[in-house]
Amino acid sequence: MNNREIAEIFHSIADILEIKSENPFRIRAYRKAAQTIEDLPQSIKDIHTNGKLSDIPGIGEGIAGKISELIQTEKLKEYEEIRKSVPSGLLEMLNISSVGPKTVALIYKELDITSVEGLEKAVKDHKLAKFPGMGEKKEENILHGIKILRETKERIPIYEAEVIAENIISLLRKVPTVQNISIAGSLRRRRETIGDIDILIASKNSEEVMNVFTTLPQVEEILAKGNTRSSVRIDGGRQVDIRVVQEDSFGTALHYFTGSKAHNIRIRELGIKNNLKINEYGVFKRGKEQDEKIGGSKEVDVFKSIGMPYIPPEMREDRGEIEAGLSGTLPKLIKIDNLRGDLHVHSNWSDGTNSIEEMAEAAMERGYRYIAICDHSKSLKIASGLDEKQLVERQKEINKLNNKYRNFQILSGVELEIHINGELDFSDDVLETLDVVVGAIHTGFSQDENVNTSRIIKAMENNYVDIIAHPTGRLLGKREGYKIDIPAILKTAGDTGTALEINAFPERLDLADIYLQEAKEKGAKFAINTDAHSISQLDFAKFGIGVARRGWLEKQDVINCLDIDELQKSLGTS
DNA sequence: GCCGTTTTCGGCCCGACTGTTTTCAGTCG
Repeated sequence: MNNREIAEIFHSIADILEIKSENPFRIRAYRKAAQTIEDLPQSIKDIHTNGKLSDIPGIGEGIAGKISELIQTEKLKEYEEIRKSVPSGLLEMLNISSVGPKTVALIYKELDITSVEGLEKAVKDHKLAKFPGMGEKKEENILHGIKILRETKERIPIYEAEVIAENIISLLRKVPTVQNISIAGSLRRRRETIGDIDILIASKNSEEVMNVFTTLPQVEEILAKGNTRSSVRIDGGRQVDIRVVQEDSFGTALHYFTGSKAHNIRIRELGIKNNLKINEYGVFKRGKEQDEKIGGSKEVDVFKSIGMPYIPPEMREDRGEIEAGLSGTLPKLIKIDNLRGDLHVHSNWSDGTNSIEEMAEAAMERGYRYIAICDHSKSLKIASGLDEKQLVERQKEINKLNNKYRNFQILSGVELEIHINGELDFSDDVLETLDVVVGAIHTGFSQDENVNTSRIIKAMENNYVDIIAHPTGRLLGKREGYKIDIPAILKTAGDTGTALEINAFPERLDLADIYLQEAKEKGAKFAINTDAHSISQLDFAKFGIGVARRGWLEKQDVINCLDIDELQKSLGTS
């Protein structure tokens, strides 16, 4: 049983307990544990083997025991039992907007309904309205919620969300009373996929902002409209929430609206311990008569009030950032401006759409000092991989261009196929002629874990392989990564000095944020590469930076923050 | 169910919007 499966069971337990109206804090404990397990870089099995389960924050004696039982018996007796009392269809109903645990409990108890389909039928037959708290409108909302549930894709890639958000922001910015506006929520935290899009606005006239927002051309439906908060569904089905506050609350509201929920709870708890109340309107010193506002316009007010420095949004997941803040050990996160070049792009020599010259000039426009052209190697025929002869020809073109440029260098590279047996597509003699070698797997995904792990490790042990591209091979929302022993790969990266790529292509974002700290501890270095197949895709670098920041990386962890001389020294090609 | 620089027991973030009510419960973020 792997991390995700165990996390899912705890999520289900939380859902069941909610329907049963159990202690909300007990429910919160299960959800927290589930989330923590989901985010763990190590296999929970290994942690269990080492007897360290209770060392994980949020996992105490009780849940640790349940994890042990799950690992040892693949089952959890307690779960099997409460599951019987609550049919699984009820859990699915919780996903219907406007249907929560109370409603589910009511329709199960009173109408013996156990599925979304059953609920739909009952609502259509108006069997619900007779119960207290229910009515015509509620029935309508449930039917609508069921329709939306069936239509909506779960989460969207970050770049899609960003386009939507920027578009809406540009329209809202035109409202004269808007003084400040910012993306918030998981998009601001740069999570790899986004559910709802959150936008915060400072304005003296919230009514005007709400009216403009709810009548934007892309709005399909108004879900809620109030003085400070409104929600809409836009075409494509996505939900967008905005909050409007006064400018002197913008900072604390931005902190609140950025989340994560777990981070906010921790921060507010610390506030209580310091005799403060922290909400979206400000930081308040608790007084006998009334509370005194001591901050609110700047986000840093929140952190300062509880004695810590500013924590960047990407770190706010309650994964240790609070402790690091209190102890003064927060990292100085990498920034996009730290990048000096891109070490994995394609040209029209293989499957890219632009010439080497065009890629180089686009890189210069973005302030880079170098770019590595890493066309595919010969066995990847579907992507027009280059053979040895073509490499020599391409080198001539690169030399010619390099003679032309000042303060910029094109590095000659390859995205090199790693065969199933770990052999490489080119011999060492050929690899020696290249500046950058990026090893990659594009075939044989279905091999078992040992095969995939050892093929990658073998490639890393080759002296000429500098970087491992998209190390786990996942495609977000489409394909899980290939089966590999990730801790072993991370360790080999540290041992051999082969950098791990953070592939910034929005569908990949691979290596994922949760592995970066662990890899860093093992001595690994990283390369943030776009894998661009056209000049516009060079802009994907920002998504790679988001991943790196979520993984607490600093600029010295990333080899393409080095100046060209240092980089070449580290690649062994100077 | 978790947790402890006041606690091993008694806390556990805080507020907005909707619908059904006539003061509030449920849902959501």
